Amino acid sequence: MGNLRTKDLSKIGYHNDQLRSLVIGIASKNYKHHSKQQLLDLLVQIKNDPESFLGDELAGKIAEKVIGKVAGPSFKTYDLMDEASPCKIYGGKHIESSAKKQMELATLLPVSVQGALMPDAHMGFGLPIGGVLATHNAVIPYAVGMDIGCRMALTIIDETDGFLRRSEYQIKQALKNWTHFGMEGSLEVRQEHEVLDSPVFGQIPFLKPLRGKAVKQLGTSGGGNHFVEFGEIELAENNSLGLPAKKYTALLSHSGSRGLGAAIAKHYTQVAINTCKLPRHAQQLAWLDMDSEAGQEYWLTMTLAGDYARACHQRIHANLLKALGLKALRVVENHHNFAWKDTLADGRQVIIHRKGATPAHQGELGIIPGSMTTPAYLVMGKGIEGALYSASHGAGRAMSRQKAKDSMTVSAMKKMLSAAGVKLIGGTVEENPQAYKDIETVIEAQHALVDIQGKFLPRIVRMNKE
DNA sequence: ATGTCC
Repeated sequence: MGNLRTKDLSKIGYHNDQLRSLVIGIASKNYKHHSKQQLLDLLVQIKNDPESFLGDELAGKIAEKVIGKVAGPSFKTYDLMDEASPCKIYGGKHIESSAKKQMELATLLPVSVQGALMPDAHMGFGLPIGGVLATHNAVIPYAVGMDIGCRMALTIIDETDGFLRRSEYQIKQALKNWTHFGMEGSLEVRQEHEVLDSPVFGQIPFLKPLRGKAVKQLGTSGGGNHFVEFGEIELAENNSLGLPAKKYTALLSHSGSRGLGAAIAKHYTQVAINTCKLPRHAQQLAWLDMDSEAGQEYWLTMTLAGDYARACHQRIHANLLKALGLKALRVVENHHNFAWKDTLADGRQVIIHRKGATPAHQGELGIIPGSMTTPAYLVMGKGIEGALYSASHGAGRAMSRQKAKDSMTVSAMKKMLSAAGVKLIGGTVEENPQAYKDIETVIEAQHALVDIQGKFLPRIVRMNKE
């Protein structure tokens, strides 16, 4: 027998994890002399007419499971709508047309209620980065993104900006000792957080083997554009934090749900693509019905990934503050890759997906970072429904990673950092400031969506190396 | 973004 993978089984409509484990178990022990194709043919026959296999010793076991757990058709087929649901675009002048096309396609889904495109938008899988989509009773894994719960956290510290100059060496040491980037490895000190005790790890079978990695990766950061940085923040007059308008030292982090969230995203993206059949060019926008078992499971595990991402930031901030003997005055944090249940002004209940977009309900605080040498903004939402209560999640990439590599040298980047007075630990030319759109332009394009409450300037930045 | 193919 050729090696039978869960992927092969998904293709022929075997989506249930328990069912797939059963099939692989039986196949490896009892169908050794079948070719992979013979076996798949048999499995298709069982799927199509399980009743006729109930008398069979081995196939009967699979047939029973098919009848019990996954009765009915294994997928549904849908067409796009003739007319798109409404979609406002902010800062459209600076958005590539491919991202706009992706957004348009999303608003043609039969489950689509309304869309919005943020000024930092660029092309992604399924929904563009910077895309916001409200749906009716459906959740689209690719409209949340691969890094579920990717988020920002800002701690405003009880120190003036003078602390950054006085304690540069200690801050660098603390960043080296208490942050960890990249796929491999972990912090040296084992981290603890209540999220690791979540019953969801026990409820969803495929999460069980992921918990060990989640324990190891707690309090770490990812790669790419993720960072942990100290800088100064100048708060505006009458800011909603209730703090005096002056400069403070602040800690800002950008990170997500690591391997745990990636595995969850991957799993349910596959389930959605296998069970919700759309015209080919829209297939990546496959959804899970919120009333289905898979939809409920995605919601549960997406929430766990979001909580885990939050826990990572909490550990990062707690570790660094403790190492440096600092006290937090305020914390502002927000997911920017996630889905929420929300209500539109006319009372319609919707699922709002934000894939690289900051929640910006009336009075809601959020953080919009620029790049390693440019400001991040502390913003307060104005609750604009046309934007689905959202704002951008950053400046947005102006260049692909490859283009950024080709157009910038290490020494030119060092000069840029030095001119900006920013110290960088790790990092790559792929994340050089010129690879990003101008944050001031992007902020200006969404002045109708958010008010500026503070301006943060990075000073000592740590990012992933290579 | 990511145990970049269970």
